[in-house]
Order: sequence, then structure tokens, then C-alpha cells
Amino acid sequence: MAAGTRERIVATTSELFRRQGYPSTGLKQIVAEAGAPFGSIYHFFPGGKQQLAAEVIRTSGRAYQQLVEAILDEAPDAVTAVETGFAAAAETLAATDYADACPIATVALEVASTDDTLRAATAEVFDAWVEAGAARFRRWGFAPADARRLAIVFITGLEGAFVLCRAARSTEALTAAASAVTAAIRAAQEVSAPR
Amino acid sequence: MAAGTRERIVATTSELFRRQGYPSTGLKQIVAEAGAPFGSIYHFFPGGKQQLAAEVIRTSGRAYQQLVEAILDEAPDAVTAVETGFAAAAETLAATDYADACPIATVALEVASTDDTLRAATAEVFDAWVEAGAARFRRWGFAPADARRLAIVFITGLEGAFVLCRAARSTEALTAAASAVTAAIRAAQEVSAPR
DNA sequence: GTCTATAAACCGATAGAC
DNA sequence: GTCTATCGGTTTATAGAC
Repeated sequence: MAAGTRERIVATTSELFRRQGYPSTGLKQIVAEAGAPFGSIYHFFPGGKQQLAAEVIRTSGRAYQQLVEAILDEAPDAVTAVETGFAAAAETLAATDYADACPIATVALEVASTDDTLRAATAEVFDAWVEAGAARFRRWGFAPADARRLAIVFITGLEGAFVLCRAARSTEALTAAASAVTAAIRAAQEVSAPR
Repeated sequence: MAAGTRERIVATTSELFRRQGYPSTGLKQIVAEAGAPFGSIYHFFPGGKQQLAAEVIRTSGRAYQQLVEAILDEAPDAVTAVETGFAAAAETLAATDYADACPIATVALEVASTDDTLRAATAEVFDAWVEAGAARFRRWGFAPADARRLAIVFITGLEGAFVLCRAARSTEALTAAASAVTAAIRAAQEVSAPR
């Protein structure tokens, strides 16, 4: 079938970006691993590498958000949700030889000061994550301002731990970061319902 | 003077790595901005780009560590130290158009799964940061295990916030992350001295 | 040690046959 | 819509004059 060449290119690029980042992922490498002809890239993405990257950022950002949302929505409370999420991240990281962490963090840092179009794309993804997380924290009973702050704490905790974990090839930082996120949650709970 | 060509190359490379990362920083760009002849790179770094990068990672890692240590050593207690550190990071970030965050985070993510020599160099730097931070937390009265965990929480909090802050061009994530780090510190204090 | 010239490979992008 | 050939420019790296 004419099936899925475009989707295969996007999926392959997403994986390569997560492991090697944006500048060091060549279009030749993408089509080679996707099993697609070189011309297909410019057929589906006339804007070239930048347009492909923008779509990859949004697509993989959405996919990762849905993955985390599924975990959060199964948890009975905020602390359990965070602990489950961090544990799942640690498992995935170790199981993939410390490659599968955040799908867009590397690219986000690379383009932050060099490509404003792609920077804005990563900002939109992070913003959607924050809003999705904040909605869950509101549902768990936190005031809007606290809910947003805790969502940011959750995401930054994951992102920061990913940096150290991938460098050290150890999940220790994820465990430590999780303890800080749950401490922040408990502190916010005590303010609204001190014992 | 024959002065400082090598040091100028290292310093220039460090700044370029922080803004654009490792693969997209060309050797030509480095010598151009450092005002050095191209041959000097291979004269001082026979191992080429990788050897230069390894030295840059270690050098800028050490410099950033000393910067943070100076802030921590002036603070009267752990919570004040963390709050001052995060506030300083936010100021620097905003003042440099969201460019000057962690000097090695971008490179660390880029090489984590692609260059084990450089990955090990970033891991050594993070490890030195953790040990330096843990020593301060021990001095503030925390038990060794808590001290190490809180040092990791501090560093991952900064790193994670940097990712979101640079993408969003806002310091909000640093404020949120700081609140989680101080919450973790207070929680550890309460365990050893409950009220 | 400084500096230039250049090699060999690779990059993103394009043209055009099929 | 698939696929190849190729352009012009860049990359890292090397050779060699001074």
C-alpha cells in the first residue's frame, strides 16, 4: 500500500531526535532507517528539515502526554500518581539502555537559542503538558495556582532527573526527584488542610 | 603574546556548546570566534573535536560548580541557600536572553546515547556537583543519605527548570522548582526533628 | 607554534526521470 | 508518489609551508 510512508518518517525521526537530537540527525539517516526514498521527505515536508522537526516535536509531544495522562488518570491520589509515573519512567529508561527519556528535551535545549520557530514548538508542547497536569491536580482538590505549580514541579522533576540519569546510566536521580515532587504535594496539602 | 590561544579556544567552545550544543558547533566557528588559526585546534587537541569537547565539559563543569558553591557557602541555612541559588539562576537566565543556563546539559543529552567517552565526562561532572552539594547539606546537619538525595534534588530541580524556562522564555519553572526543593528540605528536617 | 590549503566525506536541498 | 543523481556548501581532519 501507499501506506504510511509519511507516518514512518515522522516516527523514525522522533526516535532519532530523542537519542541524538536535531542537528546530528541527518535526512539521509532518517530515510535509510524509515525505508523511504530520499525525495519523500521533501514531498511530504516542502519546508525541509525544519518543517519535519516541527511536526515531530508536536506529534511526539502529544504522544508522550497521552502516555503520562493514562498513568495519572489511573491513580487514586496525587502522590500515588507521581510515584507511579516516576517509577514507570525509571523502568523504561533502564529497559532501553537509558535512551528513552523525554522525546523532546534534547531538541528543546538545542533549538532554544538557535531556532525560534522550533523553540516555540517545544514551548507549546511543554505548555500543553503543564495544562494537562494542572487539570489533574485540580481534580485532586488543589487550588488552580497550586495545581499549575505542582504540574510544573512534576515535569521539571522528570526532565532534570532524565539529564542526570542518562549521563550516569543510573535511575538514582529519578528516585530522588520523585521524593521532592511528593514533598511539594504534601506541603501544598498541609496548607489547605493542616493537621 | 603567545598568550592564551588554548584557553581562548576552550572558553569560546564552552559558550558555543551552552547555546548550540555539541554537533552543531563547528570547529571553523570556534576558531573564528576565538580569533585563532584553524591549525591551533589540532595542535592543542590532537584528538580533534572529541578531545576538545571532553576538556570543555570538565572545565566548564568545574567553573559552574565553583560558582554555585560560592552562593551556597554564603547562606546561613539550606533553604536560604536553595532560594538564593534559584533566584540567581533566574536572574542570569533572563539577563542573557535565556541562553546562560547549565553549561553542559545540552551536550550531556546529545552525547548520552551516542558518545560514551563524552557521556562519561558529563557523568563525572554531575557526580562532582552532587558530592559538592551533599557536603554542604551534611554541614547543614543532614544525614549522609539525605544530604546526597537533597543535592540531587537541587541539581535536577535546576536542570529540569532550565529546559522549560529556555523553551518558554520565562522564569516561572525556576520558581516552581525552587518550591519543591525547599519542600523536600523541610520534609527531611521534620523527620529528624518533628514538632 | 602559527597559519593556509586542501582532502575526503557529509550535509540539506533540488531537479527530473519514471 | 517513488526514486536517483547531483549541486553547492559545510564538516572534520590532514599536510605542509613558514
